[in-house]
Amino acid sequence: MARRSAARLKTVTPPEPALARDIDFGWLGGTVGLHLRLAQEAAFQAYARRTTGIDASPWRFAVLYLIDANPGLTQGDLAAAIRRNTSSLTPVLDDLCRLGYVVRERLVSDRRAYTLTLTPAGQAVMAELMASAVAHERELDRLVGRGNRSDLIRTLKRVIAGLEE
Amino acid sequence: MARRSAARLKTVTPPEPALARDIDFGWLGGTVGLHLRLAQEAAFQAYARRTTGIDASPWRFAVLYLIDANPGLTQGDLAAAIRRNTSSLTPVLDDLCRLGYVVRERLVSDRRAYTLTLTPAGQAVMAELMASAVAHERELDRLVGRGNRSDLIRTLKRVIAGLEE
DNA sequence: GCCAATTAGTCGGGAGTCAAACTATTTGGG
DNA sequence: CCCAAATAGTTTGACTCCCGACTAATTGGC
Repeated sequence: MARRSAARLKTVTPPEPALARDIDFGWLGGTVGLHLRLAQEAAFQAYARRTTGIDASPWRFAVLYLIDANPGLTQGDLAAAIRRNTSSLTPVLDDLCRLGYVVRERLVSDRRAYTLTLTPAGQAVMAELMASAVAHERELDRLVGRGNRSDLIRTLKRVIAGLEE
Repeated sequence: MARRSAARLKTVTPPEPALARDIDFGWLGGTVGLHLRLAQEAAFQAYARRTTGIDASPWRFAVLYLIDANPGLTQGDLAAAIRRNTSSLTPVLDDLCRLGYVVRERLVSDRRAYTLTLTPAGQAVMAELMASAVAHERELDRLVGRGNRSDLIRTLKRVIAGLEE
């Protein structure tokens, strides 16, 4: 934008991307479900914006973080922790291994399973992503309001546990 | 599956899915971001469970609901309202039109745009889904706790607005 | 009328998910 | 011991959802 035809200075239709003309959300506008989703998506995108160029996805950060915090855990345990199918994890771990951030090693006591550990390079990347994650979380804190933070998390935990199946 | 070798009757491995051995979530276990995501996914799946056989996705319900509440709105307006690219909306609307729930009609004042309205069949389906959505929301309410509901929504709105970009 | 801007819709690709089938390994009952 | 069942992980295929780039149609200022 900016410029283009010198004669027509303004009237460029200020970016104004849709702006969601005042729409009636009615009942929907008061639901927990809708706002949960919009907030989660907004948080997701804000995190991605913060980590441009590196790794991006919150799940990948979580994978690195959890391996670091629980060295030697197996893929099945990790998948259960992030509530994903083990087959969803395979390509992620393939990638992290290929990049040299994670090593898979057969468990001596059960050679069907792999233990996962971070390499020094993986720890370095994790630390870098951790900084973004902390900053991101600080921004969320600011928006949530310090006083509401623990209430919010407790409430969300109740929802998660209560809908579990 | 089922069957295959008549001799092996039971022993079908009772579902028993992983059970997530106690893992250390550390810092991650106290973040707003993680719990927002887990809660949203849990809510999504709970809604889908409730609407098996009909339509399922919360977004599709939202589309029907918003068209009903704002008859004549355009696809662009609708996409902006649910914060999606118009190209994400096209296949959904194709489907809803094909099913006879929604009609697209050219706007007389601007024949590039379509106005969207529900057919009687669409209103009937919407009403049916509405019942599920209300029940779903009631369950969320119960888990959130009546007293926390409006606080929670206000908090989520702050997050959504604050991360907007 | 003409043409630049706007809009709807298509196409292609990517990311992410799961279920089912498959391989390799371990376990436990006979 | 042996072999059938269970388990960890991988592969494959289908599906969903998203976006950016593109095409086609239309409008409105000049």
